[in-house]
Amino acid sequence: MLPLSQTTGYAVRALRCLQEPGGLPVLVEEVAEYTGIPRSYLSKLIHKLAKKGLVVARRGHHGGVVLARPSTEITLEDLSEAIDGVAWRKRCLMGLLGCGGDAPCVLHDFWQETLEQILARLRSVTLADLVQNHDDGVDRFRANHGLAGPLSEPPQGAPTVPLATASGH
Amino acid sequence: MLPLSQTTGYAVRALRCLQEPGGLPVLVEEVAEYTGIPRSYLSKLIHKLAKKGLVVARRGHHGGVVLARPSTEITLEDLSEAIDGVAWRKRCLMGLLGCGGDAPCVLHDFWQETLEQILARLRSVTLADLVQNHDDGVDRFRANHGLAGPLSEPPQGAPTVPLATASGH
DNA sequence: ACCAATGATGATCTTCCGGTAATCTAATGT
DNA sequence: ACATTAGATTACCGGAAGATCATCATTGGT
Repeated sequence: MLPLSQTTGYAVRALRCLQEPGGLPVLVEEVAEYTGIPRSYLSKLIHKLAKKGLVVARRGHHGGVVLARPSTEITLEDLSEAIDGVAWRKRCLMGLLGCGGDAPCVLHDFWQETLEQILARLRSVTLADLVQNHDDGVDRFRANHGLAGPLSEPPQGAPTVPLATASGH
Repeated sequence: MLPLSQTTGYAVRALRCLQEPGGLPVLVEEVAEYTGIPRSYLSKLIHKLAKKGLVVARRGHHGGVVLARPSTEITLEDLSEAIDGVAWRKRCLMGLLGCGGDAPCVLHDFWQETLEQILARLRSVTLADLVQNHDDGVDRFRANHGLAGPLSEPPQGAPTVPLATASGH
């Protein structure tokens, strides 16, 4: 019933807790605690985002998760597409059978335009834009982790073991 | 993922097969055949719409279904509301926890506006507007049943047993 | 009265999404 | 090597939406 699934919402909340590429990795565990997203579910979600190249996850000692791209280069559309795919954008609003190029329904054009507006907006909003404007505990989290209000440069007390920004697969 | 559920789409397709109030009742069975909506599922759907006062259904000999209001007075929003309710309109696009009056998310205003546009559109489109503009078999159906292109007056070969336009419960 | 026509209803099934728990596996420090 | 610390993976649970089937209940015709 909404253009973004609950899980995409989770992705937004979760990624807001991460550091810029090259920054210190944050534990899935911590993110789960601060966002209220169930740990195991979050783990899968993170993994999915990692496969799509949006974050880098690393296991073992000093493992954790870091953004794979600067927060200014991760849009809401990226997240939506990574999680919910793209198929839903192509269906007739009312599910009319013959609705298509040759015989569009009365709402066809309206819906195309509306969708375009929505997608344009999702494209124009980046993770960096989402860093403020809410109070769900993440700000506190960011403070505790030395992250400035708006996502900033990686902190000076730099990573002992910086994670690669992109891994082969 | 879309503002209208599949079932609401069904409702649109189904109601396009019905006659104006006072017209001849059409069988659920027939509607199911012509629209491809599963018979039993459609039956329940019709029942739901009947409870909401959008159609009148009658069982037994010469039973069937008829619109309870003129097609010009049944909007898409009526159908959407009857079937999917209204709760989904109130949620934050991204499911952010604190998103509300005091601390709206970056997309809050955009989403409010977009939703308003969508709802306005659903309100402005009536069943009568939906009668043409597609080719899903319903036009053939309407022809077979003496229904003009756009929904028109009830045919002259009038109902032997017209259904009441509104029933107590 | 009875029967046939016709919508209503309840039980059940499938699929998808969100969620949980247990276990596996990779990375690291010692 | 080995223990510890992480994320990854697998199996399963539960609810909602969509769908099916069998059966019930009402109505009109005879």
